[in-house]
Amino acid sequence: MRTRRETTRAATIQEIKDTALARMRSQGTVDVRLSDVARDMRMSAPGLYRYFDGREGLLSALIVDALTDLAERIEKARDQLPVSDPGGRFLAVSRAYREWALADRESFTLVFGPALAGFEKTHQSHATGTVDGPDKAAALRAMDALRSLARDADEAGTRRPLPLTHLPPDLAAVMSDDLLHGADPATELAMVHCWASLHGFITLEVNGNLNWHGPDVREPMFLGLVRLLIALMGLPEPRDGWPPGTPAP
Amino acid sequence: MRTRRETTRAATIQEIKDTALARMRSQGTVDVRLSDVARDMRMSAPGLYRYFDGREGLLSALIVDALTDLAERIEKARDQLPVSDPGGRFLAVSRAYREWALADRESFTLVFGPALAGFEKTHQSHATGTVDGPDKAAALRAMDALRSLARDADEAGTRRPLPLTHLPPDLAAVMSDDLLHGADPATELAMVHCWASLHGFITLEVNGNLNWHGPDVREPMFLGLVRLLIALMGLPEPRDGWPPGTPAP
DNA sequence: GTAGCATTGTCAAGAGGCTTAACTGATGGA
DNA sequence: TCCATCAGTTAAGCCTCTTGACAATGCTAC
Repeated sequence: MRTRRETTRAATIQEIKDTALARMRSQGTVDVRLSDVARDMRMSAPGLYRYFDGREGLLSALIVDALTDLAERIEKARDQLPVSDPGGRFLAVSRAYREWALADRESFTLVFGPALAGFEKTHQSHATGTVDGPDKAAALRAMDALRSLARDADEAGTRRPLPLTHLPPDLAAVMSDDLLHGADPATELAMVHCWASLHGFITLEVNGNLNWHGPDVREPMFLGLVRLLIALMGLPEPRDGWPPGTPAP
Repeated sequence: MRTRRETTRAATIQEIKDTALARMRSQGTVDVRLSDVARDMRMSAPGLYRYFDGREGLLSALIVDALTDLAERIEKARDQLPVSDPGGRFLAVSRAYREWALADRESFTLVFGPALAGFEKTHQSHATGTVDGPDKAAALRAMDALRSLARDADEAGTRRPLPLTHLPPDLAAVMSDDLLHGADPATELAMVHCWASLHGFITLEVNGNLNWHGPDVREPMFLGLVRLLIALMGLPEPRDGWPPGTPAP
């Protein structure tokens, strides 16, 4: 049971975060001024120090929130389809990632953008024990999600041999085993391709660099990209058919 | 003939830019303080205003420089191979892009990163007449480069039909003709894929998100990605063979 | 050679941001 | 009811960007 004080405190913390995000959204920049957040809340700037360790603390909290939200959405999207439909899962994860990024561009920039002024975007990574940034944590998580999809499909025997004619013959020799997490080099390469393509498309779109095509064009373009990546990974097509929602013939 | 004053002025301007870039490099952030640049040059901060219109003016100049440098490198790399070798040209352009980004990460971030605080990254675009940022100019330029490669190959008849089974059937209807620049929808889609994949890989690499593989692994990975994209575009393989430098069998 | 102008740079100062310290009023548990 | 804790304020220090006034230097034209 939370005391009344804890409740109001949590509410204030949330209000500060929301105000900061709203300000980022309105000014189109992720570099928000603490004093502006305070002003928007009709509060004095030093008051915020009761809740966050200054500007850096606030930004850090926003990044953690964003990362948690992203992970939750992706896992939720994935788990709505059975393990036996890895293609559908891949599609669902890809769309969840894109939709999160487009709906919350500021959070996307916070997590994946370059380091901000006066804010060292590094943390003690729980997983690896090394000093890492949240963007690296997110990248690791994304790769792990892809790896698990491939592994599930392999175990079920639904993954066709990869049509990778472009694998450098000496790649296996140069990749150290402990970084493959059990995947073979060709699969690992394919997964890096997937991650780079998805992330690249979404980054360009979030930054407005694909704006010469309207949203109703970028949507099928993205789906086309995903379909290609599914083929590249050797996953079966989504059960739902293609385009998504249309039952397969 | 430049007067002595013009010469020293140009030298000072260059020194300021170099100092700013060096500071970005050393502090790992693109958000440089004007006063720090001045301090590094043993100069007072207001003195910089004789050369640039404040912080924003300096950053703007750095972005323009970066954009010019990138375009020059890419064109130079492309023109070292004949038009009749579009695959080789694609590879050369891709490598030039990556090498520029890795060698000058700060400039890459300046051009493609999110908008900086207090710096509205928009300009009157010379080409389109609309208000655009330098990142969009760079994106447009990159797409144009890809388009020209495809067109050259088409004219020479060396481009094989695309293996695009993933083209949404209604995509053509939804794409307005004036945005295709003469390309068919399938080709346009393939080019967006290429651009997204290349840019995504390089963005992840520049931001250190692929660091679990060493540089000697990322290099062949990148080449593998390029090779796949060449196939996707339907371009012939580079004349030099594969891996690059190895004569084709 | 020198007078005069343009250029370069410094110092002083204002505005505004982040942050700490000291202080006041309110809350809520004992 | 008492009082420790919390929430929030003002004041102040330090830093930044930026402008304006002023000094020094260099160039140029007579």
